[in-house]
Amino acid sequence: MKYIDKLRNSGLRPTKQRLQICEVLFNTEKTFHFTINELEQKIKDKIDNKISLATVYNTVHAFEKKGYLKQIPINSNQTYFDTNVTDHHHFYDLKDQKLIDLENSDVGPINIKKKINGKRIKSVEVLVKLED
Amino acid sequence: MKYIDKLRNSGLRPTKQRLQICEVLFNTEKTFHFTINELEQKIKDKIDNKISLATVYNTVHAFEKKGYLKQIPINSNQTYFDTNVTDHHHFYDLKDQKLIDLENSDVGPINIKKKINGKRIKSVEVLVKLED
DNA sequence: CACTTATTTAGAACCATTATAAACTAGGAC
DNA sequence: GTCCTAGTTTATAATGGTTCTAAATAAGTG
Ligand SMILES: [Mn+2]
Ligand SMILES: [Mn+2]
Ligand SMILES: [Zn+2]
Ligand SMILES: [Zn+2]
Repeated sequence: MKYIDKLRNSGLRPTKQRLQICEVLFNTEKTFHFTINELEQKIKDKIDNKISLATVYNTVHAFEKKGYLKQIPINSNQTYFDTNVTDHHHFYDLKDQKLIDLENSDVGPINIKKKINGKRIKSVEVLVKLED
Repeated sequence: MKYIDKLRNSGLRPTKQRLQICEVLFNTEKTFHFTINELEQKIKDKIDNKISLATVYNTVHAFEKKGYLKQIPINSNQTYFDTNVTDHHHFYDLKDQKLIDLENSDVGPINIKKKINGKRIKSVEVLVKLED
């Protein structure tokens, strides 16, 4: 299977649950954004056995730590994750509470002129809030 | 008092609690970032009477709705607010979990080329994550 | 196989935030 | 001033996403 090596190479044992979550997360045409609840629902729809909520949380955090997922900073009571781990930006539709990808070419280069002593820039993320 | 009119003009009754919270939030040289817990502590330090936690939440949300505060999107278990309601961006120091203002001149103009049908851009916020 | 360590799991705990509903208060009418 | 009403405060409970716990299970290794 195509995810076994990916997991092994990251030091994660390729368990049945992790491989199934990989299928849901990564075996798609397009990348997508999700909350844990939405992911849980997707898992229920796609697989027959049950995966406990704790495992879903554990797996998402493990994948995030390995760089296979990233968190998107947003004001919501739920944490949003992204299967698109490339550097990119987001629209956030305030009414629908939906995220939409912005390519870097949609935003243009961002040049941070200020420097903080002893700190390095890890990421630069733009959030564009949308209203009707 | 200088905050009575501000509150009245917003349709908020100038209660003792709200005026005291105004003093803590707005009667300062510099603007600042805070969580509800940090604000609660500041209130305790500055005033003698007690203000209930529910009132702190109510007031912060009322002030946010009136545009006297804004929320900062960030991945944290606590919500961060800003007394600087002008358009500006942020550094986020991942180690210290502290926000630092970036002026617009520190970032340069951001031109969002993509359009979403029927939606208007409400805000454009840049979050620059810092590591050591 | 035996053994060790990682993982899964159900359920409890945590904790920031929101809801409740009763007491209180500001402001307007008179 | 009193009376009235809508707005506000308050202690406390409820909510709900997330994390923790500790026991059961599974993976990897020899
Ligand atoms: Mn979530
Ligand atoms: Mn908070
Ligand atoms: Zn994205
Ligand atoms: Zn700020």
